[in-house]
Parts: sequence; structure tokens; C-alpha cells
Amino acid sequence: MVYDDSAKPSVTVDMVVFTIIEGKLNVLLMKRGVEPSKGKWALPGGFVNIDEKLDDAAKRELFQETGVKDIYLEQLYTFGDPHRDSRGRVITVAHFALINLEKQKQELKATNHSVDAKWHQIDNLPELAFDHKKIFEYGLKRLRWKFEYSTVPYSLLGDKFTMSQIQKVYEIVLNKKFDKRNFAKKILTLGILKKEEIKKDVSHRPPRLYSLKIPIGEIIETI
Amino acid sequence: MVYDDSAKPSVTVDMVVFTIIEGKLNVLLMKRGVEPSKGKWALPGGFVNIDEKLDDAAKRELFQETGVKDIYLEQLYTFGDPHRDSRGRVITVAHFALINLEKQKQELKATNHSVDAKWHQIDNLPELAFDHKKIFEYGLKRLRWKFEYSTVPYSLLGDKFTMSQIQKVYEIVLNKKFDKRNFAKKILTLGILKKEEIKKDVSHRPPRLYSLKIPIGEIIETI
DNA sequence: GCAAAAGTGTTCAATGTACACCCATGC
DNA sequence: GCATGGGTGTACATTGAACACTTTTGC
Repeated sequence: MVYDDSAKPSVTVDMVVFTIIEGKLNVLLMKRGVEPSKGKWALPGGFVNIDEKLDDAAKRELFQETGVKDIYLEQLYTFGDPHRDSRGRVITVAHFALINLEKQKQELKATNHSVDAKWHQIDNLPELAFDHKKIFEYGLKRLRWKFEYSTVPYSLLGDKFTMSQIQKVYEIVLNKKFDKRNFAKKILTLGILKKEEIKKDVSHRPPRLYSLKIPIGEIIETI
Repeated sequence: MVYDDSAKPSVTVDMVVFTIIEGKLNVLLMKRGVEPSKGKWALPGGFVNIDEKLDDAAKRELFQETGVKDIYLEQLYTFGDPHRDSRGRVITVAHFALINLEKQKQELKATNHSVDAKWHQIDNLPELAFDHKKIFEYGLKRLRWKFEYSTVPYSLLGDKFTMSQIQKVYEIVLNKKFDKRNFAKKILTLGILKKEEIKKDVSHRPPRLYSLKIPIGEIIETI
């Protein structure tokens, strides 16, 4: 070891996990069962193991706490104010994640992990522990930024989707409406969608399904 | 303390510091005086003190090692691969910095700090220690991104500058040429420059000086 | 008067925005 | 046949890109 261990900060990961539920943008929060801030809501997260990559730590914590896996995850920012945590010096590497709840449903039901984890609509959040409000806001800003400049929005959708499903996701996250002709034009000229079959069994004109040509997150590199 | 200190990673800050020298983009490197990688070049950086903010640690290390201060600094990314440093688990919070060397000149000369610090042209870098090549490349990407979408380019200029000085800085960093009519039009329509006086004593048509209306870094928030 | 860099406008292409009607299905 | 959401094109404004000549100064 390089210097006196007692002078070392602790390192945690925290996650701002977004999903869409019933047409609303939601973020995952945990009710804290221990001090400090016992009973308050906080972002999911925990300590990084000594031999573990940062994003592996984030995925492990999220799975342990909620049973959720197979998510889109990227690093957000590192918060290291000396007094952000009353337990001592705790530096947290915040991450940003998106999940499609439909794909996870069995998972969530099959485990008991989610007892103190709950989705909250972002326009109606409780008070958050530590500096988690700031971290959440940073995550929300990143989310909206990503919707302008990347393919990550598709991680909120299934493998195949209709144009109006894409549009709804954008409208929910960016909190504004789009003209559907212009929206379709813009999305299609990006050239990232592959035409799939026409969806059947709907009580209106059957829509075309699309899928992604390229992996999620590939179009513009995170900066 | 929260858990066994021996299982704690160490936390460092590293910096990718850019400047322009003689029309070329340069990055600051330190020759390592101790193992591991003794004799190799590395990004400036060091351990974070227990009661110190991350960006304060970055500024302190940079000042200790080079005598440089008053720089533009922002957090870049946190690199935490368990095997990135042979000394053990070392998580580094990388930062990105820009300095105007003209403003620093007295400083650099007045101190002895710079003995093993040296500016290197970015198209002619030596082999770097640890994963610093990756960190450098991430910093360069961020630098170019910032030139498209923010006012940070002005941190490479003095308080007053001519349009062609701005253009040169952009051309050096982005490594391409611009048409001066289009360039001036684009910069001026951003509305961030204030007209200053006309520069005198040049052996050609005297240019107008400009200054920044708003603080550096304000136009677009870092994401 | 000449060398050096400064300053300045128009045309064209591409992109973004506003806007409305018909279509295919289930019931 | 009607309710539901799906699909599509044109006109206009804005933005970005190409392009060349005149101006002001020091020497």
C-alpha cells in the first residue's frame, strides 16, 4: 500500500437509474435502513470492492438491491466533497443507467430484493439523503443530453418498436411534444433503424416495427 | 471508518493539461523519479488528501509540480480498473486543464518546480506510464468537444484578443483551417464578445480587440 | 509602393419547422 | 361506419459553406 491507510477515503458507486412507467419518467430510490439518514430515500449504491471495476461494482450493487440486470450504464461524474457524507470521507463515482422495465418484469417479481426499492416519478421526489439530489439532477441533465445526441433512448424500448413508441419515449424524457412527421423524418434520416415486419392485431392501422442497426450507445461517444 | 481500511483503494487525481506553444498543441508530462515506471513520462497528479476536494487536490498537485496556477480545470472521468497501477488498487479522478502560458511565464521562471516537468507536442508523445495514454486521449477528445460547444477556448487566450488569434487557437486545437469570414460571423453571432479598442503599433491594418462578456465555461454546461 | 494581416457580403445547399389529410384495422 | 392510431409531403425559414477583393498600417 502506498500511504497510511487511515488517511484513505472510502470509495462508493451510486446510480441514477431511470425508467418509464405509465408514461412518466421514474428514478429508482432505496429507503435507507441504517444510519446515517436512516429512513430517508437515497440513490442505490455501495462500496467498491478492492478488486472490482467501477462499473462492475455499480452493476453488482444494483442487482443485489433490486434484482435488475442487463441495463445501459455509463459513468456520470465523481462527487468528492470532503463533507458530503457524515461517516467520513466518502468519494462516490456516480453512474447513470436506463432500463426497460418490460424486459425486467419477471426478474423483479422473482426476487425479494426490491422490498425497500421503489420507483419515484421525477416530478414528485421525496427529500434525498446526502448530496443525492445534486447527483440526481446531474443524471437527469445527462439523460436529456443523451437524448439529443446518442442512441441511448433505445435502451428504454424493446427490441422492436414502432415510430410512435420512440416518439413517446422522447416526449416523456424531454418533456415536450414533437410533430410526428418531422420526428419520423429526423429519426429515419439518421439511418440507424432497420425496417422490420408490420405489427398485427391492433385495432387501427397496423404500424411498422423497427429495430436498431447498431448497438446502443454507439453513435456518439460519451464525453 | 466504514470498513476495513486495508480493503480501501487509494484515490489519486491526474491531469491532462493543455497549452499552445509556438502554434502547436502541447500537453504537460512529468518524468517519473520513483518506481513504478521510473524514468517514464506520466501525467501530473498525486494522492488526494483526506480533507481536500478533488479539484483542489488537482490544483495543488499541479502547483507543487510545476508552479502553475490560475488555470481552467474540469473533471474528466474516473479510471478505476483494478490493475491499472502495479502498486495496488488506485482509482484516479482524471481532470482536464487549459492554461495560457503567456500569463504564467513569470511564475514558471520564478520557481524551481519545473525541473522534471516538460511540455510535449501532442503529435510526438513519448510512451506514457500506467494507463495515461488512454487518459490523455480522453482529455484530447474532451478538449475538441469543448471547442465545438463552449467558451473554454478563451482560456487559451489573454484578456483581450483579435479575431485572428481566436481563429488560430481553434485551428491548432481542432487541426483544421477555417474561412475567416465564416469564422468571424459564427463567433460574433454567439454574442459572447465585447468590442474593445483597436490595437495599435502593428505593421499592417490594425485589428480590433475583443474580450469575453461572460466568464469562461458558462455557455454550455459540462455534461 | 509594397508587404502584411484585417475586414467585409452574397449565393447556394442543407437542415429544421410548420402544417393537414387519408389509411388500415377491430369492433 | 366509426373510433383509433398510422402514415405521408410541401412550403418556408434558418443555418452552414463556399468564395475574393479592398483597407490600413509600418517600413
